[in-house]
Amino acid sequence: MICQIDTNNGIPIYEQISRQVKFAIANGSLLVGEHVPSVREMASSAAVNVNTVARAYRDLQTQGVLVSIRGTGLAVAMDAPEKCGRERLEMIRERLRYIMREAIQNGVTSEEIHSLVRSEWDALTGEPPP
Amino acid sequence: MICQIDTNNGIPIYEQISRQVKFAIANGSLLVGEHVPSVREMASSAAVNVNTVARAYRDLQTQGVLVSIRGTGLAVAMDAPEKCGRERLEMIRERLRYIMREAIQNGVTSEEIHSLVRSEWDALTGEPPP
DNA sequence: ATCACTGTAATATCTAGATATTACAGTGAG
DNA sequence: CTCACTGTAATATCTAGATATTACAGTGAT
Repeated sequence: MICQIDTNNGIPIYEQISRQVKFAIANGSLLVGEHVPSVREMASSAAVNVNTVARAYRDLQTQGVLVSIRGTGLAVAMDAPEKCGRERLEMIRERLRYIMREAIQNGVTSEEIHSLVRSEWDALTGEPPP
Repeated sequence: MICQIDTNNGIPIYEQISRQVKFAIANGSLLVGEHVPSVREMASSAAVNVNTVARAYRDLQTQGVLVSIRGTGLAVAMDAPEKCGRERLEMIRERLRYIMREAIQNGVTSEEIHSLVRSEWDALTGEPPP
């Protein structure tokens, strides 16, 4: 579990961490009951302050994604995978909608959008989409 | 020329203003030689401080999008529309790529992405895409 | 010349986010 | 018990972004 942090994209670091933990859970990279990296370990590997990680973990506890096991750390909650999976899809959908709204307002056509999606997918996967 | 400002999305206000001016130029809402709203007018209509607008306008001058006409204000530069048009498409492409990269990393399939694009387009335009 | 408008700039103040540092209580292994 | 690890928290400090306020020089119309 290693977090990729981008300090220049305007998204708070604690939120990037929180999001990536959720994605890892939705992913199956983190299983139910499994311990998340300790605040110090995560802070070190992400080149970030301990308090910042603590803030992200505190948020994740509030949201019921992580549960505290006193003295040993934080573990993935029972219903976290389902919750994170839903949230992940919703987030992607929301951002897609945001971009497309902006595109439409600026006269980009349906054809252009689909062409962009196709070409970007192609570039990223190396395989043409069906 | 009215700017829609979202103070909670992490993007600096001066950047939102700068971007929306560029989009308006790419759009044809602002024509070459036309004056952009004065800093005070824009600040008032967007419920934002004068300095913030000034910062955006200063950036736009640096990028060659606006030119200063002393004593009267700022006007759209000759080559601004072409420049802004290219930039707009590039921005949409970049953000689309970013989202899709994240989606791919999380096991979202090509089919799901295209389905999302289709349904969101449909929801936004009220018309099914070709 | 006067007046109302331009952009620009300096100042001080506020906030959120992040950092560095230190400290403390709970836990499990030895 | 001791030690090394957990999370948590308080403190002070730094930064970017934004604000409020004031000021100044250039311009055009009257």
